[in-house]
Amino acid sequence: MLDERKRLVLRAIIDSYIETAEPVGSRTIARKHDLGVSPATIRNEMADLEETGYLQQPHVSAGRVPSDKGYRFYVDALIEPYVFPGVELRKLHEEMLNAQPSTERRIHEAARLLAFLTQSVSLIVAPSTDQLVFKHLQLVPLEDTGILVTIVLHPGIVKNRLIRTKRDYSPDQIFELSTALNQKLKGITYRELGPTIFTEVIRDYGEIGKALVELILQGLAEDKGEQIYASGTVNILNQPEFRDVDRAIALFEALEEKEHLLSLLGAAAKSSGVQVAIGTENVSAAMQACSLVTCTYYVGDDVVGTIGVIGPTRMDYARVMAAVDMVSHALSSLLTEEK
Amino acid sequence: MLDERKRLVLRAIIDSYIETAEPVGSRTIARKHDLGVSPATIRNEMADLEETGYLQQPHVSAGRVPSDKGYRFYVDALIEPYVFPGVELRKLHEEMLNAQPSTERRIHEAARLLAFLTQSVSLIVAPSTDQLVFKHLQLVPLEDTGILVTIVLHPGIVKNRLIRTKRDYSPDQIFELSTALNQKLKGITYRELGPTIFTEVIRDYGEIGKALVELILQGLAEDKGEQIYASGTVNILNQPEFRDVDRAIALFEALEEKEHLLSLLGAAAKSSGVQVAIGTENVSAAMQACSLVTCTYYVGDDVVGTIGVIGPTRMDYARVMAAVDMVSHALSSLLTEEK
DNA sequence: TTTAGCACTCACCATACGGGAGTGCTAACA
DNA sequence: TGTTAGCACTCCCGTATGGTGAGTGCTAAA
Repeated sequence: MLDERKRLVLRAIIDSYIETAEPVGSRTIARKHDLGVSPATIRNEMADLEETGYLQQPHVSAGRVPSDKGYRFYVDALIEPYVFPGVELRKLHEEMLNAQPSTERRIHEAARLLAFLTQSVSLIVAPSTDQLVFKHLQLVPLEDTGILVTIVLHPGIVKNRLIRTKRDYSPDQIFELSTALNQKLKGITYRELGPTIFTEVIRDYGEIGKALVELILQGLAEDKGEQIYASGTVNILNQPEFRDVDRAIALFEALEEKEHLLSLLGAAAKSSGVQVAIGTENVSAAMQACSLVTCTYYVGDDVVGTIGVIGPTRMDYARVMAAVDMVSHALSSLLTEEK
Repeated sequence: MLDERKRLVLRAIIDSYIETAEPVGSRTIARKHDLGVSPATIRNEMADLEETGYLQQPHVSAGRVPSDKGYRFYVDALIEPYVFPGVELRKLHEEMLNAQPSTERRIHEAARLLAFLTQSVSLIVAPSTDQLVFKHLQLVPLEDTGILVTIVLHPGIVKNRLIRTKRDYSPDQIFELSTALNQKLKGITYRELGPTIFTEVIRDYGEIGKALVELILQGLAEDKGEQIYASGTVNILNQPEFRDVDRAIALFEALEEKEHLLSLLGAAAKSSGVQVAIGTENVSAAMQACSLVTCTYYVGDDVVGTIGVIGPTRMDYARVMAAVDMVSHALSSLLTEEK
């Protein structure tokens, strides 16, 4: 394990590198942080740290740069908790609440806030429909052959689907079915609604019920998948590591691959608290130079989604972790309060 | 006016510059396009074209580059209609229809297709709620004090709003009001619904009606504004004129200013057909090096929105204009068919 | 174990220089 | 009068060159 002074040196180097994005030399450390030793001593420590894999040297006459292993140690053992000056949980909470009239928009707003706080790219996995609790289902017959299916899910999420039927149903039939379905579904999640529930409905409403229920199920299935949004993608270009346009393009393209991002964030969903994946800990090729900080959010006690931030491995971990933590808490309390 | 040969030279230069993004010299023109004259003659023509403002010279020993005036003449008088190989209106139409289950998503899909066809940034102004015709309004009482307002507008656009009331209304009251409001609103646009319509409702339903109607109106007002989406913004970075990251950032930021974009596209909405605004014809500072190609789209005979493409002034106008035209037609027919 | 001293490395910057693409001008030619 | 060949001139750009400075590793002394 690293002794006290090595830790101090490592932390000083990483702090400095995070701030300046320039390789850090022994002189700089000796000058800025008052360790009470000469540059030569620090050089020796740095050589040791390099040998044990915590630091790297871009070329022989440059300073040192943290390795992924170095960042890992920094995050696990050296980092000091960060407190955002003047930003409170309550404020965030209110900002989301006021800015936007619907739950979905508020989730987007959370992503926007997170991107703003971190000046990085934020990601947010929206609650996947199939683990939320039905609050209401309503079928509305329209004038033509259309039927509007409206579903309200627990934290105030509303989904609509226009479906077309070939057969002509009377408004009364539809309303009756609507009430029956609503009774069946209320209080359970999409995932729980097995075929048994519907066989009951079909038994009671015959062919008509069956045909409609099938259409509804089909409609629901189409957008029950998880959805992921990115916000603040432009911020990438302000990072010195992405001044090279080709690199930036590669990352932008990786961010378009929604499924891939989902699996990245999905990995984090299993653990609780703020998770950090550093550099090559991510499998994705375009993200080897990036780190990902994630945290799950809740409705009540149920995990319903994940938020995260992507930035260069040289990100301000303390700040980003604090931001992710805050926003996930604010979002959770917002969603939980929502009736 | 320009004589025939000057036109040929100008067109050759612009075509070449659009393709290569390099200043065009007299030799290149003489070699590629067989004008039957020597480079020296072309040089004379080029000098004339520069003097009359159609061309510019980055520096004395470079070739010529088109000026905004040159592009304008090119677009108005020289351009040849472009036909996309293997892309048909029908195909686009179907692609939008199949890809997405809701009208709003299909409009997004139109933007995506346009960005893909042009490899540029596409913009789309979604139909503003207040000029669309109400098809249905439904109030649904939820278990708690909430009421779900669902509105279906003519081309299949569905809006929801959860509102909370302090008073307790019985489900019957709400349904009754729902039916009454629906009767009043059906077939008219938001813009047309003056206070008179609601005074009738208020007269018939008293205080309860009044309070609810006010809440509904307020809810509607909040998202009646026009919305604008950009798609394919990453494509900017592939343009040689935006290899410079700072320029790219400036443009990205301009693209975030929704109101500003709206006013830009709004200007086009007054004329019919494909409109082109070249370089400094746009007032916006960050877009002086860009051109904007726009076209309105319809529901039936009513203009409901605008689509457009933003790219460097050195864009392939023929191709972009063709794409904008095609997509706007496909979108119009899609929305018009939608019952 | 720490530190001063020193030779060495190498990215970075400024300068210089030659090649090449392109121009404008002039004079001859149809 | 319009066209063209020839030519001198301009200026960007890529490459080579050398100096500077930041930073290192090693050695020897404290």
